[in-house]
Amino acid sequence: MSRPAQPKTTTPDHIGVSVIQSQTHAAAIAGVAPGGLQQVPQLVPANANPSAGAGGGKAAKMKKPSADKESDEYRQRRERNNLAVKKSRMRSKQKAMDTQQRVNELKEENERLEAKIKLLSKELSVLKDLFLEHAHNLADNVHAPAAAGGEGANPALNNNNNNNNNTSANGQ
Amino acid sequence: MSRPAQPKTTTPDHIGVSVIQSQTHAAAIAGVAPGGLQQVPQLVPANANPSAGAGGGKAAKMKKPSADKESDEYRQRRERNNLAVKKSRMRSKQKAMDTQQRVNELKEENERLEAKIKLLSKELSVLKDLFLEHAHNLADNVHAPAAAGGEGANPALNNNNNNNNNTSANGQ
DNA sequence: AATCATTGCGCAATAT
DNA sequence: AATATTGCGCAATGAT
Repeated sequence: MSRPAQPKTTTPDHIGVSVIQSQTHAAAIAGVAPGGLQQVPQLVPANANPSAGAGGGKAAKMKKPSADKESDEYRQRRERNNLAVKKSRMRSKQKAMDTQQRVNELKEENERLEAKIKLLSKELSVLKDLFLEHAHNLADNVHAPAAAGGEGANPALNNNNNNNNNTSANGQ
Repeated sequence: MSRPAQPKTTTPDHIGVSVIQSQTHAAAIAGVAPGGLQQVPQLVPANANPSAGAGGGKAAKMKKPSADKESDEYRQRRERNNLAVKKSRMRSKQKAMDTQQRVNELKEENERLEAKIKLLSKELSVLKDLFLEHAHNLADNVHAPAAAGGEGANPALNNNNNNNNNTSANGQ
C-alpha cells in the first residue's frame, strides 16, 4: 500500500502501449466495438522480441518481460492477472457495500438506543418526582402530624417539586 | 446504469487495441516503465483512418468516431475523459473513506449511548431499591410506630408504589 | 522466483 | 455536446 514513485505523467498521459496481437488464441478482433466503432486493429507489435535475432539484433534475451507479447507465457500471465484484477475489484466493491450496510445497521441501533435512553430517563424522572413528593410529605407531617390516613397514600401528595429533570439534560 | 450487452469476450479477452501515437503533444514515451521494463513501443496505428481512402476504401467519413485517433478532436476528448475519470474515481474513493469514517463515528456514539443506558439503569435500580426499603420501613412503622430515628432523613418515605420495575426487563 | 493482490491509468461504452 | 460512471485490460508494485 504505497506508491512511492509513480510515473505521474502530468498531462501528457502515459503512452497506452498495447497491441492487439494474440490472434493466436481466438478471433475476437472484429467484435470489440459493439457501439459502432470500427476500430481497425491492424497492428503488429513491430516485435521487440529478442529471441533468435532476425536481422542484426543481438540474441540477448530480455530478463523481465520474458515473453514479448504473443508468447503463450505472456498471454497466460495476462489472463491470470486480469482474473485477479476482476476478483480484487469485486471484493473492493463488496466491501464498500458492506460498509454502507454497516452504517445503516449502526444507525438503526443508535435509534433504538436513544429511544431506550429516553424511556429510562423518563422513568427516572418519575421516580425522582415521587421521592421529592414524599420528602415534602414527610416535612408536612413533621409540622402537622395529623392527617395520616387517606385510603391509599394519595392524599397529601402535591408540591411542585423542582426535580432535577434530566430527561434532556444528559451530560454527554 | 445498465450494461445491456457488454462485449464480454469470455476468455479471449477484448483486444486491447491502443497505440502509442500522439507523440504530437509531448514526449513521455521513454518514461513509461519506471520499473525496469524496456517496452519497445515502436508501433504505428497502421491507420485504419477512413478519410481519403488509401487503398480502395470509400472516402465516407464515419459518423461517430468523428476523429480517427490522431485527430486533435479525438485527443482532446480523450484527455478530458481521462480527467473526468480520475475525478470520478477520486470521488468514489473519498466516498468510501467517508463511509468508513461514518462507521467509526457511529460505533463510538453507540458506545456512548450504551454507557449512558448502563448508567441510567443503575440509577433506576438504586432508586427502586430505596423505594423498597422505605416500603419496608413503612410496614415496620405501621406495626410499631415507635422507632422513628433512622440516622438520616430517610424515615417517612413509604408507599410502595407499584412502579413499573424495568431494571432488567427492558423490552428490546 | 513465481504467483496472486492492489492500484493507477487510459480506452470505450454508457449514463446523465 | 459535455461530463460522469463503469467495465476492462495493461503494467507496476506490493505481498506471499
